Amino acid sequence: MPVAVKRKEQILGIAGNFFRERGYAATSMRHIARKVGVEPASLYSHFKSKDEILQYICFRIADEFFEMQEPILNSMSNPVEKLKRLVTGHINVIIHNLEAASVFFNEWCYLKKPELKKFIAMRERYEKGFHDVIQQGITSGDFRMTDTNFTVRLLFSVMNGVHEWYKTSGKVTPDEAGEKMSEFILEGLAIK
Amino acid sequence: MPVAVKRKEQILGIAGNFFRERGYAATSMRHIARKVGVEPASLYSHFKSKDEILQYICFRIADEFFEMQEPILNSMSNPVEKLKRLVTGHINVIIHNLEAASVFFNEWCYLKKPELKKFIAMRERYEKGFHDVIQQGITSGDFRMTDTNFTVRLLFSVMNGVHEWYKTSGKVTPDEAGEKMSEFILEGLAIK
DNA sequence: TTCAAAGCCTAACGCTCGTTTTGCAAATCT
DNA sequence: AGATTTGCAAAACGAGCGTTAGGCTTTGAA
Repeated sequence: MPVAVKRKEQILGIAGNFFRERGYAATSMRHIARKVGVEPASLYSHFKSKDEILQYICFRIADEFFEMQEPILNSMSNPVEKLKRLVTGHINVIIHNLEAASVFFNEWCYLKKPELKKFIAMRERYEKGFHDVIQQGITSGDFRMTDTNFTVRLLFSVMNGVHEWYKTSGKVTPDEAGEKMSEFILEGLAIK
Repeated sequence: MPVAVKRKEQILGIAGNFFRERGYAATSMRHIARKVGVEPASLYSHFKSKDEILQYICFRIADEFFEMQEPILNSMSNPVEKLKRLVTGHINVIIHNLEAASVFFNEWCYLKKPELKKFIAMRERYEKGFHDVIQQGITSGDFRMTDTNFTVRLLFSVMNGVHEWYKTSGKVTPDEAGEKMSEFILEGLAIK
């Protein structure tokens, strides 16, 4: 049993790598198998299909996002503080799962029917958490901007972009990146 | 001749659509041909390969980005004004070529060796334009932030995200979007 | 020690892929 | 009007795809 778990993790790791680098559609089971050091058919001892591998990667990191978000939403912080913590938390999840995050953001669309619907619903629920905080901040007069949806879009664009350019080898730690990103989002670029 | 040009454009349009919706790797020449209303082999009267279709889409919109950027960089505006115009210009190009932009941002990596290198070099040159303006703004004391590279990354994340959520059916015009995005980038979210 | 399960392999299935060859008909040019 | 290029189709190529069936070997529990 522990052997199987290890192998399963190994497959997920290698598949995630490929999915990020070449994309889901351009990655074949034979590619994955060769890198794992196993025959293609053997992968089916661990996963029912190529699609199931994608499911594991996508939904596992989704769980991490929710586990990070929940306590913050339920806390008593003000909108500014909440947003700061959400931003830092969000990009921390991304940075600590760079490959899975890339797959989560770019390859989710290859999920098949039932799981695809589930995925989209989940993502909307997660985004609603941010939406509500932004809304609170606007209502309370802490935040500029009037169009909440527009603002949420911008917010996610800034945050989610991180998986494309963050290098683990770089000198910016995840928390520093979160700090600076929060500053950018809240204070902007210009000095008044 | 004019017949061929029309067909060529039609193919580019349909291919762009597919590449955006399903991705380059998951789109086959047969898919494209069927939608065009032609046999797969006939596509090769207009393009040497599937890869060449991708090249057309990617490099054509690249030209638009440069044509927009050049006069702004050569102008005598201050950094703040330059950045505003660059942001508005950039997202205008995206919004007016939503499909091509999606391919440009997400499918460029499927370009093959010589064009891939050319593409990357081009993109770096384009990004350097933004980099220089940010640098000027920091030097002149107009901009906050100390890490120019980091700032450029955030900037592009905000701007490039637009192709994923902008709906042409929406009520926000391209120029309004540019305006509001510039405000977000420069002033941030929080009211001091 | 027995025995079922887990993990893997060989072989193959039906299918789709990008692309080429060849030829024909219509449009274009001289 | 004749010559030539253009646009398209029919047919096929070799290759790679996801996946399955069946059997062998090792492993871990009783």
